[in-house]
Amino acid sequence: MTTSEKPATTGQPAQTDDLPRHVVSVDVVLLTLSERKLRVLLVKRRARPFEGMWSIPGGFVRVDEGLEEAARRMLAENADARNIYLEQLYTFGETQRDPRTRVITVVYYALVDQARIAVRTSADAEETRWFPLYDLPALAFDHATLLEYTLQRLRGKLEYTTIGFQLLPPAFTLGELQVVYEAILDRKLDKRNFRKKILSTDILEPTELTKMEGPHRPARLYRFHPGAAR
Amino acid sequence: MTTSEKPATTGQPAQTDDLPRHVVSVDVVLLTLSERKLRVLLVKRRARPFEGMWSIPGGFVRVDEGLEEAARRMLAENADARNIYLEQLYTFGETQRDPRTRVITVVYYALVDQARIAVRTSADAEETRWFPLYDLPALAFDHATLLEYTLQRLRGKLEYTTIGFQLLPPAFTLGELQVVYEAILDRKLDKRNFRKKILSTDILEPTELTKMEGPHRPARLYRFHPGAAR
DNA sequence: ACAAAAGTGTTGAGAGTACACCCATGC
DNA sequence: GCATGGGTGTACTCTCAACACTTTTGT
Repeated sequence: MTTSEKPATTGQPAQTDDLPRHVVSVDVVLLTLSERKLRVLLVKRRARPFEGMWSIPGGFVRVDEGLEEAARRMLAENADARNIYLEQLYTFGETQRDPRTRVITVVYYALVDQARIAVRTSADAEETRWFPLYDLPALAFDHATLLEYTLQRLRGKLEYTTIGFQLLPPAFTLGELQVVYEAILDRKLDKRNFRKKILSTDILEPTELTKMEGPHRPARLYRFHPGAAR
Repeated sequence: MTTSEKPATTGQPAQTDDLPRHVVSVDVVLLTLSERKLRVLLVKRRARPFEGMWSIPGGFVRVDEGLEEAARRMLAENADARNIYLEQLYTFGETQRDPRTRVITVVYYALVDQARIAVRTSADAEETRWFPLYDLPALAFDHATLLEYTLQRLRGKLEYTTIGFQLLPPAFTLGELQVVYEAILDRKLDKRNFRKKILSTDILEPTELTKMEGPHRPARLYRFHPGAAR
């Protein structure tokens, strides 16, 4: 349930132009995997507050724009890629978070195969770069907390969903999948146990292909099983 | 991380009065347990849209009010109770959800011991009542979906947190705790296995007291262990 | 005495963990 | 031929599920 239509509110009908109104922003934690490390996309702020500091990309939600739609716009402003996995994380709405004015921020996180994405530096950033998630610069606002929370969610979902696959291309080797799990959990896993567990779930099916790269035995490529629960 | 200060947004500084602004509401799913059943507090709408239908209590967030603060205000408007467990669930922000105007709704859920709460019918409700979660009337907006999602979250957290304790008084019997788990999971549990599992976690400590009610052996009262992880 | 919930152990199955060697390839 | 990741099985431990009878009380 990453997305939904849905409710609204009770309360007196009230003329809609009497209602209190808020500035709403969306931030997107974009994660990928390269060189065996989880990495997050950060932008160097050109504007105040926190000018010159690294932060998670985000922006204001437009009047006629859904939240997920806004999140995808943020993604598009900072990178080129289609059909990125995107999930809402949490909404921060304390009154004093932003020195300029009261802002409510809805945070999303996104996962993408590094081969499918090219970053771009948007107009309001001085620079845009991938940083290893376990080796970050100082971050604006409390974006560090936010990344911790993202990681927590990701680790939780890794166990009972197929979310980890979002960091890989459609066909991949079991070794590559293991690297994904190890990067997210930040610990080594036993190769035999990992394979046994993954294969026992029947969510993968072997292809006829193998991947040959480097001086070693070619690895079988697997793909996500077309009819898999979870 | 139910609460937090936190971030805001990137993007050009922009004059803050140029920024797009949104109506934001907060809905609160309030759950309790009585007569061995999970129950949710619903209000019969006096106003349009969905006039006369049952819905989850909610209201508009004020300009200088935090989101959790707003959620507690909604609680206070419909019931009397202090220190209720409250957690953010999800934010719905599609553009066409409310026929009146575009509304972004942040949904919270809350758990309370039935003995600690008295409901009240607020000014904009025709009636306010507890309904068994597994036996609901037709609901306004897509509040039915929302309750399903709440239940999903609750079931998930039940396994690895002590969230279930929020539905009980400070001291309770193992039988009462088992009723909580059975109500949330909607299935019978084995008494011996349940006790073994709960006691093996060391999150409970026995008190010197017992609870005597009804024609049967008195049950020992337990309380939440002062120094417990999770 | 009887009705009602409290309280208490053992067994079997399945899941998770630890652990070491041969295979196929590129250079 | 050697360096590199691919690929495979077994034994032990621990957790989870199934299952029935005695105890203490109120009426």
